Amino acid sequence: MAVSIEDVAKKANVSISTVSRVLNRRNIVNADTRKRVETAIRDLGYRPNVFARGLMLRKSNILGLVLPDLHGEFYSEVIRGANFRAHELGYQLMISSVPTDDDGSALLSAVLGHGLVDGVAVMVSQVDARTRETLANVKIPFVVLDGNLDGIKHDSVVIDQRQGAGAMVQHLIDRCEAKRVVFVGGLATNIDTMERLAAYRETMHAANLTVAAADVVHLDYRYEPAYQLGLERVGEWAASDACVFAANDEMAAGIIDAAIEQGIAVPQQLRVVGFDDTRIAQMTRPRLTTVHVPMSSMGASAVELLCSRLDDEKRPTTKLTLQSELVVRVSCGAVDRFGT
Amino acid sequence: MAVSIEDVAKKANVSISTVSRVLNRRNIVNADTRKRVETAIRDLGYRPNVFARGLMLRKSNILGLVLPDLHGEFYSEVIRGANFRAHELGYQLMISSVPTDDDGSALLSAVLGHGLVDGVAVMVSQVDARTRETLANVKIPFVVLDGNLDGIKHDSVVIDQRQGAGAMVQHLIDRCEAKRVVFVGGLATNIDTMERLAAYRETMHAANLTVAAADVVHLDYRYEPAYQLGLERVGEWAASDACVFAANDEMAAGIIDAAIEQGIAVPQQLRVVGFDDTRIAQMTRPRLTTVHVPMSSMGASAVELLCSRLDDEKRPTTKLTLQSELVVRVSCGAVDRFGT
DNA sequence: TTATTTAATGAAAGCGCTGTCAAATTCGAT
DNA sequence: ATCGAATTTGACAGCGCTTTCATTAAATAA
Repeated sequence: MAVSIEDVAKKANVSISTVSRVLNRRNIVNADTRKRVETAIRDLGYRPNVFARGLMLRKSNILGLVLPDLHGEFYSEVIRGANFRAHELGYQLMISSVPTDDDGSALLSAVLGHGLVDGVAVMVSQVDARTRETLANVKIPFVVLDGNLDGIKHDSVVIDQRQGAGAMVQHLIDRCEAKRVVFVGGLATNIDTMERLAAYRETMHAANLTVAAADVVHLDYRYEPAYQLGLERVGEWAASDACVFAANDEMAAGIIDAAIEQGIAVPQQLRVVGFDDTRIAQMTRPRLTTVHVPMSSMGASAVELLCSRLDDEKRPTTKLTLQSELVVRVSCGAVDRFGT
Repeated sequence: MAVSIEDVAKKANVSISTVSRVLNRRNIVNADTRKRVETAIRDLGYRPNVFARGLMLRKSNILGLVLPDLHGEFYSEVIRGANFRAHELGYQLMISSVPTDDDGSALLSAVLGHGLVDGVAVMVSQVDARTRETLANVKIPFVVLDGNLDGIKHDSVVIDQRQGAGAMVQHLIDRCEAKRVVFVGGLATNIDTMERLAAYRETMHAANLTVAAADVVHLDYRYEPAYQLGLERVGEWAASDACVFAANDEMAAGIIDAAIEQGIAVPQQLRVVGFDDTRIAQMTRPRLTTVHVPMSSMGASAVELLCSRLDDEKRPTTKLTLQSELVVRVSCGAVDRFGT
């Protein structure tokens, strides 16, 4: 059996109350006694039992992080950021993923984490009625990553993708002299894709450029389908001197590879850009012009928001917007005055 | 305040003992009463308090997973496998990473998870004395991923990398008619690199091929350094008709890109192969010949071992070996009778 | 000196649950 | 009817901790 507070008390010749006090609010106990207790704690290698403590305090110091998936560079980076900040703030992180075809029950049990998390950060790839309903009944503090649930009290951290996507399209138009931009998105129902597509349309429209129906295509964010699409369309795109704006780096990489496969030079004959700025973006040749999404900051900010909410339940809900940022590398073929 | 077992008892007109019984061993209570209790539970939306429960049962149903890093495709996949299986088995997963320069304290606190995990799976990239010592004092069940601590009681799951690496080199020699194979590894202290290097040397030796000192180089598993190395050496390698055996896919990708950059065709003029079979391997052109490491199985098996240990503390320790497997794709330029 | 604060400590009441033990009830079998 | 054995239930003692309240000792004021 592990050593308990009673053992410490006995060894230090004090009552358990005193031990508890040095554990929690050390200042209210006499310096000598405190020292004695601390020595006993160290000698015995005592660690308070989390359960007993949680039972009294109603607090576990555990935060939940629920993601649509645990796959790939993007989520991996979000986890990293969240985990790091959580530890800094004295919390542990519990991670779950919910299948996209979830009926809400998986989400619920993930969010509740068997009722032991103090709060939870949730990222949902598409907000449907069921998700809303499920989340509406969650009683612990939660923050929504990259999304918003009107009418439900929660903090959120979102990425300003429109601005980043807009900047990208503008860049393509201004610096790359694009007349035609092809948009390759993820699923049409995906929030991120919707945002990026909207910004794309707006910016094109503002520049008096038309968007042909065939110039918007929806895939699923994966490399292979993008590569296949590229094999079919890359010739035509290059012929019309189009730019390709892929909604993530992985698809951009697929398209670049398809182009190279067909003997089309990137960026000389075809300009391709991505989104997210995952490590993939540095693993393409030419290196990818993309929009940097602060993934690990997202995770970290979510944790921070959660913690500050735990400190002050009453604080007004905040919506933290993180900027995305255009990263110009080589694949867009931008005219560069400094000649990189 | 949340609804407690007492509320349920009151509502169902029974004692809390009875409620507890239907919660735990439902069969020993009368069918009618049970139904009444179950209804009350549902109506009240009752969820047992984990802390109170944990306090009695000394069990949290939480497993720890400690990794050297949370970055990239590899770990991401391990986490995925572990998480999935954990949920299947009714456990939650708590993930931590420990910095490589850790003095042991981070490892310890990660492993202990504030004393609330029932068991923990630990992956350490290099086993030094401090790590050993730290782990030796861990009293909860733990399984070591991809490593072994002699003299300390623990289960482990390891990848048979030697076999995979050996098969790869053999393949290079037999099917690709390699006379010279260059090995590009991670840090020399890294266990995986050491294993793979050893297998490489052995196989080369067995085939009466010499390994020049310059033909073993240590990088750090990252793309960019491999790309830089490639830029310098690729010409020479191609000239001597060498094969490049990179210790992970990412470095292989870097070398391939460097080769292409220099106008050297892969695999026609230079053969390059990788290791791990992460998604990166499918994102190179030509697609990467590599050794498949069952990353998610690793995570899943670790969780399984842990759970079975929790069920039976006395069971003899087991060492589970997972096979790695040669995956022949295009980048090795193997003669393929079926002409893919 | 005596009355009154103040500081430091201990005793004990739970927190919500499980599990032991005894009491109450039912059921056959005498 | 009568008794022993199941069967079903409730009372209650903890699990290890925090916290309230009371107690004691020391310090200050009168």
